Parts: sequence; structure tokens; C-alpha cells
Amino acid sequence: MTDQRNIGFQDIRDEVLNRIQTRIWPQGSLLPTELELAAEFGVARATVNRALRELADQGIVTRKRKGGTRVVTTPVKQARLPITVVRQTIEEMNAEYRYALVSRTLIDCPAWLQAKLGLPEGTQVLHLQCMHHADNRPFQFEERWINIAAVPHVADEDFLTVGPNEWLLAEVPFSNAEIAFSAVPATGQLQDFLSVPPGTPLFQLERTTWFQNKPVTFVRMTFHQGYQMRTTY
Amino acid sequence: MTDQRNIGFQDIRDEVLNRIQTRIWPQGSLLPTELELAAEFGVARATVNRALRELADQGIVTRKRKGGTRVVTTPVKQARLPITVVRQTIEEMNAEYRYALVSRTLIDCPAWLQAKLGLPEGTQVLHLQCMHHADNRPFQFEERWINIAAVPHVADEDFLTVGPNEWLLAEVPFSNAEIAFSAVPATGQLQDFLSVPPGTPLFQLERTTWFQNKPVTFVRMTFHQGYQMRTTY
DNA sequence: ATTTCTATTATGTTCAGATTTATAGGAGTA
DNA sequence: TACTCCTATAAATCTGAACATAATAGAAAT
Repeated sequence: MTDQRNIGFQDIRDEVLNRIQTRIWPQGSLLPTELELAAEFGVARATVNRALRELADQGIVTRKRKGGTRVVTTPVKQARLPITVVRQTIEEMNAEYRYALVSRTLIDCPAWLQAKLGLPEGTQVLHLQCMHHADNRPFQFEERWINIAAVPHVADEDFLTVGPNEWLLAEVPFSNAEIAFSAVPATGQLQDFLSVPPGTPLFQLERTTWFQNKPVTFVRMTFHQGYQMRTTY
Repeated sequence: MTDQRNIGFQDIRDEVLNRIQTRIWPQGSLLPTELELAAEFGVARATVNRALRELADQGIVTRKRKGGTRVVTTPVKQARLPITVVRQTIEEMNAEYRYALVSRTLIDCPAWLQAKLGLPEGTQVLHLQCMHHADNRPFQFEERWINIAAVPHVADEDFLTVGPNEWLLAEVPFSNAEIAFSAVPATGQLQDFLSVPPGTPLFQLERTTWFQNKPVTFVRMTFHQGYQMRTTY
């Protein structure tokens, strides 16, 4: 008995990727058909299909019925950046997490937010401001507006001990969101809460969240000076 | 004949997602086995497998051999942000793209870069600075270091008409990268090239690229004032 | 020359059956 | 109690087949 394992779809995926990287199959070229590859590697067509589909998901190749499988000419790789709750981010740094509610008010939806979320006039929203600390140093200032209609019993929650991010994640999980990253100057409250001189460049993340096509919340998260968001692809 | 199509893996994926969203299967709970679901929907087990695998890829459920399929407790959704070349970004805005080389010098690898990329001492790198304009307004300042050893004939390229980003994408496609986003103050050259007052908060993207585990390039891209990077998930 | 039909082709999806692999949980042991 | 060893289980994967679907090329008709 040899310990030679049978080749699987991952081996085929890797080998095909290798041939693309080494220009055996250059950009824009047509790959052999699934049937041909299945014959070459000695596997079923379904196995080749699985391998090529993964490469297609990664944007390495494009596939068309009848047209065959083609190496893309201009690879548009996608960076996948995991969006976690602040507490988790901080705890992964082996730092102590501390949360503090700054303000909590029930207000009429401001016009800009009404437009942004497409809410009817006169909608009530819960406006929250909170701070997240790591080892007693300011980490993130969070300003959030929640559509009461979308999450009725949010009005009963005081948010004194649990942050709105985590609360909403438990209440309305698996929602859709739109995110925008930018650099903003420290002004007004930001200077105070993040303990930085006015005008300091800060990394900011804005996110609008929907649950089943209904707007739930808009949040603006501003990070401490020098924060970097990292990912690989 | 009715026009009732057979149900496919997408229908099952959607139905399972729906049951998760409506808390029929709450967070942390164990889903029925593939065999049970296959029986319920009247399909083959492979079809259920395909549906559940997609949900697992999206981070909605976790799957373990023997352990079964479980709804995740803290959904860590991944934002997929497509990294394109600047020219494409600008052209998609229906703006006119213009590129200009600022400087191009062959230097000994500075110590900080040597450490960052894990290069041997005395390695030669090509140092480039360039500007990308949109409708004749500064859009992005790009500072880049390229490991000559990894891309030998980069030394023959003058980069007068084509940007290093696009050149490298054509030369070394399908590479791996590590990305970091941050907010930085406009200092030195940045003020001049991006036409902003000193200290202006600017959005910056740093990226280290490897090709088959060999470091290829490190780039620092600083965007014009007010730039937002957007995505959905 | 142009349109319309038709056969071909390669991928897309599904199926039923089978084997492999990781592992949760229990039984046995130190 | 804590540890190791077992075993049933559920997912992970592969197979070889079938049919579906979209895109294309070429033939036929206009």
C-alpha cells in the first residue's frame, strides 16, 4: 500500500491556478473543457466543475455556457474584510474592553437621515452616542441612529451595559449593510472623547444596515488616532 | 403540464436563510442533518450540501463533521471590497484619467522596507512616486517600492505612460496581498501633490504584495481629501 | 444580404450511491 | 478526577450518469 491520496478538487484547483500563474494558460486564453480536464486528471467532470467554480468565485476565471472557461484579462481581486464587533476586536488584542453610554435620546428623524434611509416623515429614531475603550484608552466613538419601527422593543433597552452594536447583532442578525470608509478631522465631541488635538486625522467607518429591505440603523464609528484596519487577499 | 420548476439548491439556500432570519432556527441552534433536509425538500443530499456550503461560505452557519450544521452565534459578516486599479475607479466616475510620473530611482532597500518584506541585505529596489488625476484634479498620490529580484525586467520600464499598478497587474497577476487602511495627516509632498493644507486628514491604503510567497512590492496610496471607499455586504 | 431555424457544444445543475475524514460523546483506564 | 481509546455519526468528497440551459455556428429560408 502506498500512502498516495487520490487527487481531489483542491489539487485540481491549485494546479489550474498554478498553470495560470506560470502563464501556461495566459490571461485571456481559453482553458480545456471540463471533460478534457477530467480526462487529464482522471476524475469525474463534477470534480473539475467544483474546482473551476471556486476559481470563478475568486474572480480568476470567467465561465460561460458553450463559451468555455477563460482566464480573466484584468483580475479584480476582492479583499474580504471581516466586520466584527468592537469588543471582539479589542479582546483579540488581549486588551481589556470597557463600554460607556454617553447619551441616549428619542428624537424625530433628522432630514438628512430620513433621506439617507428613505424613511417616511415624522419617524421616531433612537439616537445613541457611546465610547469603547481598550485598556482604559479611548478606542472608538460610536454615534448611532436606530429606526424604532424596524426594531420595536429597542425603546425598552437602556444600553447602559451592552453596546448597541452587540445588541442589534443579537436582535437583528444577518442583515445587509452598506459601508463607507474615510478619513475625517477630529472636531467637537471627537476631540474630547478620543483625547486628540483638534483636526487630528481619524479613521471613520459609516454603515447603513437593512433587514429584509427595511432600514434598521445608521452608525458612524470613529477610531482612535493611528488606527489601522487590516486584511489580506 | 404545470410550469412548476423543480426546486434547486438556491431555493433551499434561501429557505434555510429565511428560517434562520425568522428565528425558526435561532442563533447557536443545530440544523437538521443533510439527510433530513434532503428528505424534507425531496432532493438529493448533494443539493442540500451545496446550499448549506454557500451559507457556510457567507459565514451564516458553521459546519463540522459529526458536529452538524449550526447557526453562528455572532455573525461575522465579511465585506468584500473590490480592489481595482485607479484608472478604472476614475473612469467609472465618468471622469478623465490622467497619470504622471513624479520620480523613479533605483535604490538600496531601506531598512524598514527590508524588515517589512523580509528581504536580504543590500537588495536593490525601484522607488517610484506618481500622481493620478481625475478631471485634472489630484485624485491619488502613489508611492511604491518594487523588489527588482522578483520582477527582473521592471528595470527596463520607464513608467512614463503606464502606472506601476497597471504594469504590475499585467506582469504579475493573481498575487497575494496584505492591505491596511488608515487616516493620515497631509505632510511634506502630500500637501503639494494633493493640493491640501498641511495636516488635512487623508485616506491611505498600504498594500504589500507577494507572488508565490516572494515579496514583490509595497505601495502606499493616499487619496484626495474627502475620498470615501464604499462597499456593501 | 438578412433573418430564422436547428444542431451542437460546454457549462450548470441534479441525482443516487459510495467512500473518506473529523469528531462528539461514551466507555474504559490510570 | 483526568486521561486515553473507541465508535457511531455527520459532513466532505468523489463518481458516473443524466438532463437543463445558454450561446454559438451553420444551414435554410426569406
